[in-house]
Amino acid sequence: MTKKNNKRSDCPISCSLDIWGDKWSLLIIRNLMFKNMHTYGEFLKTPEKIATNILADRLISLERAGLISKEEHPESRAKFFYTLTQKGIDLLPVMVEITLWGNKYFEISQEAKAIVRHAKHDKEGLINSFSAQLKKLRA
Amino acid sequence: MTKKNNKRSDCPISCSLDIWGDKWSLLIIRNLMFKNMHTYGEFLKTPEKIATNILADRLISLERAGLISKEEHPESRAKFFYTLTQKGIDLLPVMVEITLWGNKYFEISQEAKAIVRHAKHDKEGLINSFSAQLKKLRA
DNA sequence: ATATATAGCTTGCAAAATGCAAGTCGATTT
DNA sequence: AAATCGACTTGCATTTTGCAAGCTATATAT
Repeated sequence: MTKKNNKRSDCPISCSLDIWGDKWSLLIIRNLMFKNMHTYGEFLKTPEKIATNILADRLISLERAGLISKEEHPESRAKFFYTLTQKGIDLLPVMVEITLWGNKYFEISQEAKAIVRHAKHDKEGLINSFSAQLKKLRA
Repeated sequence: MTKKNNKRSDCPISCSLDIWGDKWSLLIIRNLMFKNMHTYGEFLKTPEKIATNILADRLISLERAGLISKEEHPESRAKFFYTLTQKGIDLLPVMVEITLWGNKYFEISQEAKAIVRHAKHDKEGLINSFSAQLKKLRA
């Protein structure tokens, strides 16, 4: 299992990276935040192809860090339903800025460009609207 | 050496993480951005205690990715002077939002709290002022 | 009721990244 | 000329990642 949280310093950036500073954690957050994905199987099908053991590991670590929550699935007892906690939802501004930076320096998908357009036109509105949507999903 | 950039997908967040999605890259950016550090030796003295080989590796990878630039040191030929490129400076909004999120969920240093206060009061002003400062340093 | 499939993991093992200590090598400083 | 400084490089142990296969509890099809 990925190392427990020994904070490296009292810098907010360092503390943040201690939790989600790896190649996968923010992609899981992205799936929950922008792609309306909520299950292990959906996370697996993502084009980045996360390995099953890494996904299981990150889900536990994100839950322990309080960014996501694992609930019963409303439609089946065979699966679970993951959602963002408020702490996770609060990463919206970070995720939007990363998206804008990525848009500036990479060729990105049409789907992502839609979010970029919205963000450029009305960043606060975008954040408020996603924030409201995500809160509705919480148990 | 850390693996070359094979983009995992055309998602802006995934592409961004392919470049700086690890525990150290953004701390180097932070040192250049907010702490007025510009040399290998200064980066090493940071409280997070990066290992020498990892630091050397990340400096090369950040330079290859076009986020930082390695120049002659104005005062000595024994050392080098690292600065942020425009692409690196453009991470300012991301870094500020991470700082704000970190401030909300961790106990952080007084130094960081000063930036938080500035950001809460006038985010755009903060970004413009740091951006201008950092551009001045460029060769 | 029995077989097949789906969903969410777990395990074993190889490969890669990280971390630590020591060593190198070209400036500077003494 | 000797010692020091700054920026790495190297060797090696530990940790993390990635891949493939397997396992278990629903759920669906026959």
